[in-house]
Amino acid sequence: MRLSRMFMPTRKEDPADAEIASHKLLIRGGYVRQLTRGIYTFLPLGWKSVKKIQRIVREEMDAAGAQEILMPGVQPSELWQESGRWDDYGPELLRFEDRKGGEFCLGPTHEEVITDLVRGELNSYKQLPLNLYQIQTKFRDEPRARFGLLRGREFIMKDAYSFDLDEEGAEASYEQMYEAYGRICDRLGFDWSAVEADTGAIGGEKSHEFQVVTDTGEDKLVSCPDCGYAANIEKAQLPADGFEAPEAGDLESMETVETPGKTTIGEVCDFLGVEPTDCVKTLLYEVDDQAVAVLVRGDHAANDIKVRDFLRDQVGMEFATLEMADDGTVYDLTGASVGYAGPVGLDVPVYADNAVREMANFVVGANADDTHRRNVNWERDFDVEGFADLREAEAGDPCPECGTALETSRGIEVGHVFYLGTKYSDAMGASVQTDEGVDQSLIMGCYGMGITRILAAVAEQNHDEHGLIWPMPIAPYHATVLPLQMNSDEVVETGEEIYEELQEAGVEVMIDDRDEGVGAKFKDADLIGIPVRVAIGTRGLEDGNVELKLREEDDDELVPVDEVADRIVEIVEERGA
RNA sequence: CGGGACGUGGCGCAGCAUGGUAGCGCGCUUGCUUCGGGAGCAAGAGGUCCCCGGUUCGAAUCCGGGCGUCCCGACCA
Repeated sequence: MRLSRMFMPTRKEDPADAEIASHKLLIRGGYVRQLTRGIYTFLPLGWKSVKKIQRIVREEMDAAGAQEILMPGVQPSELWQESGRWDDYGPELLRFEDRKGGEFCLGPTHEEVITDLVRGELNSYKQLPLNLYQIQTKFRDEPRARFGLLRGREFIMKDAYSFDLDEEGAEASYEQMYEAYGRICDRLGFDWSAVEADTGAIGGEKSHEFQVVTDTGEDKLVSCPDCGYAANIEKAQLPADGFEAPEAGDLESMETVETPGKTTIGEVCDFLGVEPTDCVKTLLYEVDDQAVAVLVRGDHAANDIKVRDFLRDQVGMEFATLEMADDGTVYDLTGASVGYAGPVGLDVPVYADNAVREMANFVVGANADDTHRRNVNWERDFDVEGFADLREAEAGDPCPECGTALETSRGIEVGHVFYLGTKYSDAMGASVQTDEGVDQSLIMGCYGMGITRILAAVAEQNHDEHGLIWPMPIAPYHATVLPLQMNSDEVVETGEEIYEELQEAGVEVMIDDRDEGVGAKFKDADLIGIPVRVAIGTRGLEDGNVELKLREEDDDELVPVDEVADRIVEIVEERGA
């Protein structure tokens, strides 16, 4: 490709809207442009890389026995009514009507469509197992799109769906996808980790996320350096046993203290001269139209997902939404502003994290403005309906598998595999006959991978202060040829020769034949991050040399003109283009 | 949805407090020069100052109401 003809609008300055490196560089490098919030156009360079990501994903999916199809982006509400998600999915599902008043949505995921498809076409166990996938544009009306391609509203996703007759088969399908995802992450050059995860709106029985490890990731992860346990912090369990209730004799008498304007744990601790570990936070949740209180130690954070699961599975509550109570509700419940809630005398069910079980003589809010209580003790001063693991894991907590201190990191979720079970097949009546002639619901798995998010994740993990540094397999071009002085016939001709030679050798190559200064050419080459660069200048040509440089390395190398193409072919092959 | 910021040529910004008919850098066009890390000189083109309404002789600037984008949080995969 000739840069003189290429649509590659690079920018010298960072865009005002971008915050993180991948977003800034993909815009500056002319890879993408934003159309509106969370919706992007892919320019030639960006689209080339996206297609390369797709190719890798296709190869691994095909190799794992999955078959590619393409489902519609627009889906009728009837299917979503059947699965129950028309009501459950919430405002993230973009709904609209057609001219006849029929209700539709833009597909955020395709469980309903695929289940509808297979229930009509699969009749016999002999047709199983089956795994179908597609690479498709999804739309989720995210409440907060951000970070460029990392959290868009419209994005390209690969989603696969497996159908099996029994659990062993479904486990095997899950395992195959899990392995394939690992291979994809390896080929993309990621530093990655597969972690246990919550299943969220997709539902199902178990799931793993494939996380690209980077400080700018949105997800918090915990991992065990010893046994390899790794989980999203939303999911990370903590040991449930070993919490000793305090001795009755150690309890001191409760007192009320003035704490004017002290609404946070930090402020209360400074004011009263106590530690956060001596305090208990009282968190009020609205569960549909009921309220519950959750207690956690002052230095701990509640894990809303654990709270949700606990209330559903252990307490047996049924509800659609669980959220933190707003300021007004807190006032109605406690008679005080936010910051002074406490369990003593509170007229809502109180649940507590396990860590609270072994606390004694702690500090809580007094349900009155500017007031706290000290030397409060559970059971004596208020009732706890139940203790459970309700808090977020943090660094240093014991690994649930082996007890070693956990470490924390951050990640970008690029893939998620779910063992769905029969959630959708039961709801939508997708079954086959077994060899005994009885109907059996299909056991499903679904497997998502964010293609366009991967582009951003690779950029996030591979850049420096000058620009992007693509791994060879997804670089839009393998090599770029820079004739440095366009007024030198020898430079231009040598550049053209090398360019042609590389093209003939099958290298995807660009030539910067623009009438630009040498500085502009180098800067753009660094910015767009092409792995191999060959610079042709009058200086090197005096000795018959050109300069070969890898984007990921600091130094260049003088190479004789007639050897450089072979060298580049070699480099490109080595790096798995 | 709660909190905050911003909206001015293609891009990045100044101007707004104290109203007087829009400016800078980059980019773009033309010419000449230049040619090893975003070249120099000269001459140009390009703007509904987000939108609607109000105040005023006069609004980018003041007031009211919208819309949009970004950030933090909530939410979500």
